[in-house]
Amino acid sequence: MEPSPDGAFRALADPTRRKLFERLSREGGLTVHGLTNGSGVSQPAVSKHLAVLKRARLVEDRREGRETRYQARPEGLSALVDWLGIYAAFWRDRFDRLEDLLNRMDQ
Amino acid sequence: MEPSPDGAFRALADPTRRKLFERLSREGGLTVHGLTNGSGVSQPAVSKHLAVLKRARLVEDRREGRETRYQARPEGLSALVDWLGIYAAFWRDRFDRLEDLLNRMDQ
DNA sequence: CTCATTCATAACCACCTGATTATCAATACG
DNA sequence: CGTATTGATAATCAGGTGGTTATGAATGAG
Repeated sequence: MEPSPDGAFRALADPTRRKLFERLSREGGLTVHGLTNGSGVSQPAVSKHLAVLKRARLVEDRREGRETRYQARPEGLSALVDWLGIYAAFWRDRFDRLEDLLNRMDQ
Repeated sequence: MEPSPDGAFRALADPTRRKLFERLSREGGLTVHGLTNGSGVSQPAVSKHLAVLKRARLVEDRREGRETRYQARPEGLSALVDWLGIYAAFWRDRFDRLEDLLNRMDQ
């Protein structure tokens, strides 16, 4: 039984939240303080966004002393991927082109 | 220049809206009246949701006499697909499994 | 012509959301 | 110890969002 994509859609609908997730995906584990820098919003706002992402299982956190380090959980996107798979069979071509690109980047 | 996935994410974050898009994807062109039946909300609500989906270029409409027929534009999902492609390289496996499934269904 | 149907829009409203500042517990540091 | 840093939470607020009913224009049917 696949989970509904609702949580992921909702969590990623907000641009600030999407940016946080993108940063965590690109830069790996970051603290709340680190994420706040350059986020354009206050630290409490970042904490709340992270809580939403965590509920949607798109990030996970672990305490390190007085810091909390967050990292992306790309598996959290799976409900989205499944949903898109059903409603966007057309994107096979697009995926193939991306696959090519990634392969070329690997070299 | 890839368009931002923002419009699509926002449009699809609402479950009623997502349901409308799903019905249009599965059942093809439907009128507002037809979509209202079984939607659980009033006709004006449906009209407004359709306007949002239209702005996000996820559906298109054409007048037919006094009716307006809507149909899904799966290409409107491309920004979403691109975004997922960047942040979910992991889902290659999942995609392959889906691909298999679709192939089997074709037969 | 008259009446019914379709659908978009306006006006309104309750609730949600994203932001802020203030605060506090926990931890690190001197 | 005392002080600074980190991050979650509470309180608050403005604005957005999703719903409703009322309405009217356009079209179709008799």
